[in-house]
Amino acid sequence: MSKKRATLIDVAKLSGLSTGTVSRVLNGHPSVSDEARKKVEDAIKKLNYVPLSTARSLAKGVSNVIMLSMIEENPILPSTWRYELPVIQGIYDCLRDTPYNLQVGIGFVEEAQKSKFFENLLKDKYIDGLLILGSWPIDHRSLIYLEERNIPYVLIGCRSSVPTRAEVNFDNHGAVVEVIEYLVQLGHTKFALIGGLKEQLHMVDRAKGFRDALLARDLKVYPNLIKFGDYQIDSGYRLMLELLEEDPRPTAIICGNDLMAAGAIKAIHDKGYKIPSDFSVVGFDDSEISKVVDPPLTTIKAPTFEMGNLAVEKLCSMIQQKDMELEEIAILPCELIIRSSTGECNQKN
Amino acid sequence: MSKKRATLIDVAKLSGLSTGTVSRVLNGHPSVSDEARKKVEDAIKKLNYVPLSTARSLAKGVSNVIMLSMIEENPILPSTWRYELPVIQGIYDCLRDTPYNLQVGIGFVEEAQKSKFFENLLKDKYIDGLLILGSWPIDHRSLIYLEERNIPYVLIGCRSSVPTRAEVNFDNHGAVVEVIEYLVQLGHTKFALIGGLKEQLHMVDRAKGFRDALLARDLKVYPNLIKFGDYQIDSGYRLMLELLEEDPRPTAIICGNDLMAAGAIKAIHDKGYKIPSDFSVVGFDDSEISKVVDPPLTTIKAPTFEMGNLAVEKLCSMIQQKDMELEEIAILPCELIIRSSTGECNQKN
DNA sequence: CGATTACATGTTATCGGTTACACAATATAA
DNA sequence: TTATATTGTGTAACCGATAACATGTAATCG
Repeated sequence: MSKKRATLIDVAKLSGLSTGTVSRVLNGHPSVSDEARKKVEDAIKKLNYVPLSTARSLAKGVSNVIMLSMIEENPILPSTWRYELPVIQGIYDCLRDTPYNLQVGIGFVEEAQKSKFFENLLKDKYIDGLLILGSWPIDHRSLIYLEERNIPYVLIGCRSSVPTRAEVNFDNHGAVVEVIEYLVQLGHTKFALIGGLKEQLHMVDRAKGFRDALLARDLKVYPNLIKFGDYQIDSGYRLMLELLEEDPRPTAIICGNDLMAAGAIKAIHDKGYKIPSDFSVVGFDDSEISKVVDPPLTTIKAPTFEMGNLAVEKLCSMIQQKDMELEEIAILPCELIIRSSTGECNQKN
Repeated sequence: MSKKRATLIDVAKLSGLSTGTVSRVLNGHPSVSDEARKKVEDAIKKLNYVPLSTARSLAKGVSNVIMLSMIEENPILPSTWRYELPVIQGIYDCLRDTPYNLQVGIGFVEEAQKSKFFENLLKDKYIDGLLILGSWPIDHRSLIYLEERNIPYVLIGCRSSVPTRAEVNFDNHGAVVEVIEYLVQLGHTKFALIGGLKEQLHMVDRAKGFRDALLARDLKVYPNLIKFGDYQIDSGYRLMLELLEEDPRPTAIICGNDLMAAGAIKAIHDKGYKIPSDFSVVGFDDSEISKVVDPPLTTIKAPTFEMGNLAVEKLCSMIQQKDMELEEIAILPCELIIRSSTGECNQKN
């Protein structure tokens, strides 16, 4: 029943021209007469002809496919992929202007930390380049596989134990430094960190930024005020309760994401304190949550869309000039969004 | 510099066998001696050989690609793609067990409502099947293009003006009926709807469910208590303020998503009322927001992951048996998640 | 033991395009 | 005018696999 699809040969026959000419029309080659072009286009329309991309790929020696590999946490947490989505939109936004198709592969964190990750992921796939989107360390032996096969790739939001060709990330470290700077201006001196998953790369960098910023200001880093949870609201709540019992008691709390900040705020309110008069709280992500909590959350917004854009740009130029040597690492700045959960420090020293 | 990739012929030469035998090994054909198989496998390993999928596709006459086309709202709202993400996870979860690769294409709502949508989206693409994920009507002329080309497709969360081959959706209508049932048990009789975008399909169905449920209970439908916004917190806030001025004043408010519910709650609190003693509020999505607001939100959870799974299953069976006639529409039930934003109606009639 | 089968393997046409090359017709230069 | 580019088109080799078919060898049978 399903009538066979028309081939280029059918078009050639119907138009009375050769396959070469038809192909030239298809590829916008200049040396084709208007007359011939017209005939071919008519035949194409008449036959409903669409070129077969696999045949074209084979002949041209390119796949025109870029693969996006996403690293998923397992079990899936509600917070999974909050930050990844706008990155994808940025990727596709940039890809629209290229001949590349986007193929998606999803792997789990545990796999990504083993050596055969990309070998397995790319089985039976023919791609021109690879975007690697995740928040966890990538096994460098997996990357060797890509190097051997000369597959250009760009890491987004993650890195490996060894330096890689190209990375795009947002500035976790700088973002925390900036927010502490801001809070110091408001008179705060005792800072706490309610982190997310401790090993996750973004968190590692932010914890480092936290320490560095305090040290740079000659402020004390209290180890008992640095705690890690799991990005869920409950752990934010629980850790904040713990912090309220610590000595010294912090006046400014920086959280791993908006959800944990929401938990922290809840804990503070439950204990009868006020925000921001008693405590300043900062989130991360600028998610919708930041507008929902009371008071609205001061938070940090990562340039996710731009990251996606930039990653594609880089990858495309790597594909073009295969022998690109330079290791380029782009770290995009975040934006501090000030709302009402932060304010002057009212606690006298 | 980039050493050429090995081909099947290289493998054949190195192993001292013919291309036919190598191909048989690659495809797990039974009639290959263990000895030959071993030789081939060694050669493959030695050469780092990976078959070229485009060549394979061409020879086999299949693409092994399934395309997921997502419909994006423009301009991009913060709420865009909240519901789509777990669907994708469900899709991929199912796709892991198949030979299909997932390719993604993103279009905008306005495009999807024009006739050449899929023609443009599929330009230069060779796919075995198509998943269409969106919340807006699809132009049926676009679908004709798919029928003509005999491309199996499944609609997820959307539909066209004419019936289609296969659809997967969640039960918007039933979910609202269920929640009204529940609220009626609690003594409520005056219901309001704070809807999202009025033309969006999910919203259309829920608005219908709202009316149907009330009529079925012989309750009055007050047109002035049915309002539509844009899924953002501000519109939830504003519409709730309006509702507080209406006559009659509702006691139970059903919102288009959790974010609008959060806005509504804010408005209620700002006017000095209490939840759930004065008003019951229901959200939709079971997003993280529902746990963040105070009080925690009673809300409706759609079976998104399952939808993705089911859609792939359907599509695969359509691809297998090309001539599948049946128009199957699967409507999966939602789950009512009761938290503290709903309670007994305290207003005497 | 010769005939029949079953199995392992080699050979080659084929999938649907692209493109280097050849060649003719026309345009430009000398 | 003849020589030289320029332009448009056809021909066929080629991209890297698959699979139908042919062939040769060993196992099974009456």
